[in-house]
Amino acid sequence: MQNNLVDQPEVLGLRERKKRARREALIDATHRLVGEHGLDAVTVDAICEEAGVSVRTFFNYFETKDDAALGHTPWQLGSAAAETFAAGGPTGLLMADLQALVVSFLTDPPIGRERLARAMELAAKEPRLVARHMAWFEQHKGQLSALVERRLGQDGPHSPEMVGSVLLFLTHATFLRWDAAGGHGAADEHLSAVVTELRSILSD
Amino acid sequence: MQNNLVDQPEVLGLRERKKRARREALIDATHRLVGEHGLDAVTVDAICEEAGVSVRTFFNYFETKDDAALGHTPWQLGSAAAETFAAGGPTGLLMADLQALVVSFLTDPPIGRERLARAMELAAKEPRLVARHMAWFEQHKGQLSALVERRLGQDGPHSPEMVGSVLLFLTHATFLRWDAAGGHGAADEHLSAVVTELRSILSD
DNA sequence: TGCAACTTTGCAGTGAACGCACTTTTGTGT
DNA sequence: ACACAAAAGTGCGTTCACTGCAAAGTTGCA
Repeated sequence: MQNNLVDQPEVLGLRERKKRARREALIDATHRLVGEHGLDAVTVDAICEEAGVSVRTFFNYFETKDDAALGHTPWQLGSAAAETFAAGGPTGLLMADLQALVVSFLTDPPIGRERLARAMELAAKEPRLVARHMAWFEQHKGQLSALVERRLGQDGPHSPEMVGSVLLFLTHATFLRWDAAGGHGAADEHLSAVVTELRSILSD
Repeated sequence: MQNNLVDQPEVLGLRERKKRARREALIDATHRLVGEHGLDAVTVDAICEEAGVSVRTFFNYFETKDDAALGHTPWQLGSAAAETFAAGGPTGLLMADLQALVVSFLTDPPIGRERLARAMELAAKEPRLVARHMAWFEQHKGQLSALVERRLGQDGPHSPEMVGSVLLFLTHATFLRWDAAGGHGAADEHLSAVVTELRSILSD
């Protein structure tokens, strides 16, 4: 149940390895400096100096400074879990399968748990980052809707956009709950709690 | 059921009227130019020239250029509907009262329906605006959580953050549905449809 | 080894956004 | 009608995020 891109070779070429190393170096440099001085007091120049890279290169990797702090990586929906979902699995029940998908997102994030945790730590202190993160979510809603549409068809009982939004909502809410618990506990337990509470609110 | 600030006098002073006129002039100028040339091709300078105002003044009104396009206005939760909600009304049933609150938000938006519609029209073509709009929502989640907490207390069965998130979700989803329908139909009907579909998805 | 594809980098430029000090406008009390 | 305080508008200078372009360096492959 891994969340990687499709067709990923077992061993990466030098080029690809260097790219990843640089991206991580930039993220780590950003985390170090921002953690110490705050987001606004750190310039892109400073980050690049810390990471030993030119400014121009920085912007080859990240669209914005904030993206580096969040570790936002160009993302394509393409995990095995997504394919399973589109094909109608794993259980065949929509809600259960949505939950499986959410768990797969959270269990295997694109930048690793530690970096993710550090990014969220910063985001808690820098509201702008939360906003940017929501924006990033929003940009990928189209992909989620498309995925849902592959599963349900256009003639399904639910609108793909709505289901996509729910998917996003559950992911975000679960993540917040997990983070509020200090990063402890399994993703699927937090998700279950979220779903239960959501149902309860809606039926009050 | 109006969505105004508390303590708003019946007749506004010259100062306040001018301020509103300027803000609206800036929004309208932004809409005109952006509608014609696109968001990135329009500079703040150009907007200010169109509106007959200095650039520095522009930034006294809006934090960013994008905010002007969206008509984002400094916002304080303070409508009569919000007070009613906090006090446990109007029906006493949580979900019904949440819906009443959403309807009050959508029925009486801070910048008027036409401008709101134009802003959304632009946002449909400029993804960045959608992102910024989400960010704006996010910034006000704290206020919503606080409102919910006033109603439920900390010892209630639901976490205020969760209920606040639901409130936001419903508002946003209803708005999208309303917009997709070309701005036709009553807010509460769209909201009901959204709630119904949400319940249906969750119980699948 | 050499060529093609990809990456990095420097440079110069654009334009958003802010701090500050100064002028103009508005509200108010006399 | 006038003066004075508070608020709003404005010009200037600065910082810095971000971009396009073309040159130089790296890597993959035959």
